[in-house]
Amino acid sequence: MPELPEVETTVRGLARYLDGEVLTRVVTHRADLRRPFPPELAQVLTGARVTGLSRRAKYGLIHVDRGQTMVFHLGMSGRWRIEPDEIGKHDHLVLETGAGHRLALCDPRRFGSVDLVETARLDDWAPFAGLGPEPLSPALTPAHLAGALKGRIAAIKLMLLDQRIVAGLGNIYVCEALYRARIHPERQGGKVSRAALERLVPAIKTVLAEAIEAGGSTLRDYARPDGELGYFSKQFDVYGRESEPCRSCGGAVKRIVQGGRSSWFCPDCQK
DNA sequence: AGTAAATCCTGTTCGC
DNA sequence: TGCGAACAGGATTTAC
Repeated sequence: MPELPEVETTVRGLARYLDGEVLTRVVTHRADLRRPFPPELAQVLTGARVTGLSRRAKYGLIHVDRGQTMVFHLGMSGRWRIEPDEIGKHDHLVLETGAGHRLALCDPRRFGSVDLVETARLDDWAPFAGLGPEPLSPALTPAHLAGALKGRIAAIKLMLLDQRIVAGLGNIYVCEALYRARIHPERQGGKVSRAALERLVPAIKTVLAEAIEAGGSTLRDYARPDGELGYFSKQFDVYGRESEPCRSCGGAVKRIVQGGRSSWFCPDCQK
């Protein structure tokens, strides 16, 4: 499940193969993922030089020297494969570089997306226009969250998944951050105390930073030996640990469903 | 306006 | 052993 740290790790890994390189071949093996591929994708990218890569929320950005940026989203099963031995049925987009590298965007469930956006207008691009602050930037503060949550009755867990409030958090790291901040996932957004928000903001930043660090260290150069980018092992405190002991109090971690997806938390530590 | 639910996908896991 | 149900879940749309 690629969330912000996995996308960041993927982008850093891709940069080693793409930054400064010319794209010599761009091939799509189907017409769409979640959305249609841009019809002009291959034409615009072929022969272009990559001028840099970056990330916004859970989107990866590949900037080229024609004033265009290829924006990809990994959905929930997307990954880039470096030098794949063979192109499989889920390798929907394949890039080749002047240095002779081949990269494949593989996405079995096809929840991902690929778009082409004018670089100068990225901030105005509809999917980006309404995004909240980057969680690792100074713009994410307790005051920002207090303003966004004020008067809201929706559960804090669901509000943190809202990309308009904070951009880039997904189910895993919301569960982990709420655990660290000792906030119950079902607490109404507007009823989270200022003191709790003061714990939550650093909890979000550290849990993400640690995950990025884990990706960089466990993957070594951000790629697994088999060439897959973006997935790494990380020890979680609560995510996926139903009935297992809380690392703080020893009580059983509980799983509930909110908004149709699982939340894990410690009912004793999180209030 | 805010909230909740449905939708899209397929590979994996689980229960009977 | 085999089959179907449940599950994973981000972003978007629809409904209330």
